[in-house]
Amino acid sequence: MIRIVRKIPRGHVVSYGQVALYLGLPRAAREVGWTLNQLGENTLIPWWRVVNNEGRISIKGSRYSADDQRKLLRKEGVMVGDDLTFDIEKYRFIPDLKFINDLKLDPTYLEMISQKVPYNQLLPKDS
DNA sequence: GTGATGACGTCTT
DNA sequence: CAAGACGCCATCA
Repeated sequence: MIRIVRKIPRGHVVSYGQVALYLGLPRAAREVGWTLNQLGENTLIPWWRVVNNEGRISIKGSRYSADDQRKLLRKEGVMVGDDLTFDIEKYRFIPDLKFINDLKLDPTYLEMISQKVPYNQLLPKDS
């Protein structure tokens, strides 16, 4: 789980559900959030690049505020509006083949989730 | 062991 | 389109 979040390139975001998908647990979005909450001050993990699936910053009960997260995202070029929302499809991290292969997931499952979140053969744009 | 809770998502009204 | 139900799974009381 941590492994996945750490691979999100600068300037890109993923949804909680998306991370859950890559974990092989399609509906375990809550678990992702819970785990991130336990990270605490471990800044090695780019937790701020994880948002909900509607392009809205959703952060409750954490030591960090939604404002902190917005600040971090903006610093990376993600234009988050005052209402804490933004166009997630514009910034969504689309994994490459290597990323997908490293997940070692069942091919049938991959087929299934690729319809939801496609993956590129090219490396994701990392600026 | 049982029930409640949470940085969520999806499907159904 | 909005609101609610249900699913998820790791903790915790």
